[in-house]
Amino acid sequence: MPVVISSINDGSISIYSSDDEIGETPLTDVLRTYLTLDIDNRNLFGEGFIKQYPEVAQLLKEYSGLKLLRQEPFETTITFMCAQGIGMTLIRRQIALLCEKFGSPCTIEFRGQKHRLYRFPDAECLAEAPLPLLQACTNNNYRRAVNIRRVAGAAASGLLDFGELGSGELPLDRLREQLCDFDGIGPKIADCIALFGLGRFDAFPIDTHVRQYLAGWFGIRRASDALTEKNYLRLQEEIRTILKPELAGYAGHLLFHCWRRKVRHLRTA
DNA sequence: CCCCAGGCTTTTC
DNA sequence: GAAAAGCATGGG
Repeated sequence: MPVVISSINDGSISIYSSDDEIGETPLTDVLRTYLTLDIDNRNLFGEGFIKQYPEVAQLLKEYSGLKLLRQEPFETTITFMCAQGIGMTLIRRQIALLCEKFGSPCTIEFRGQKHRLYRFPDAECLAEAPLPLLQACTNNNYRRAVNIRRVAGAAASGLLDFGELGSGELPLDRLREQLCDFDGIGPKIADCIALFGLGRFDAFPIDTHVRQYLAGWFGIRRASDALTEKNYLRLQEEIRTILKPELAGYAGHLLFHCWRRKVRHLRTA
């Protein structure tokens, strides 16, 4: 999949075309893929869902245009490795620092003003990153820096092959197993990589917010229990009886944002 | 000083 | 095997 885009900040997205990267693929096709325009948002929730949870469906109307992106797998992997037991503000700070310290710079002009931006670093660069500098980008978390460097090395050497993982031929559980082989990647982050980076819209990551709406909206009792591996899998089973299994993760993304903003009143999207 | 944040790893049963 | 405890770091 050709990826020529990026730079997502606070809900806005900047798009740059680069002919040598696009090749013969028309830009419209690239955007269609990246923005998942092939997914019809009107088809995410079935009639049964709307009938059974009318109040949730009402809240969701505001989010009917929210798209989940097919993001670049390596970038997705590293960014979600930065997102464990930590708030959104700090997650964004880490990503910004990683880009500034290790990404290649580029300057764009927008409405007469020049902006200095940094691309997300490639695997080779992060694999060779000096540990103290990398740690400074990962919220001073030494372990996270080590884990990220190791994953970057695997991606650079081909030991971790996103082309293979993203081919769509691996069953979801096998895919998760391979990702979880790396320190710093557990079930939740593996599901996030599958969902956001590998286009596996059936993957349904369960984090603290998802647990809250599983309990609050759908009355799932087990969502309040400890999130052991068994319970995690059981909750995934359960949500697949409520959401369309093949689109559970995509639909969950809308539920996630809707819960955070409409119920929790959190400012950060 | 408490609890929380888009969990994971190690220890213990 | 699976559940409980430990872990790391900054913000509110």
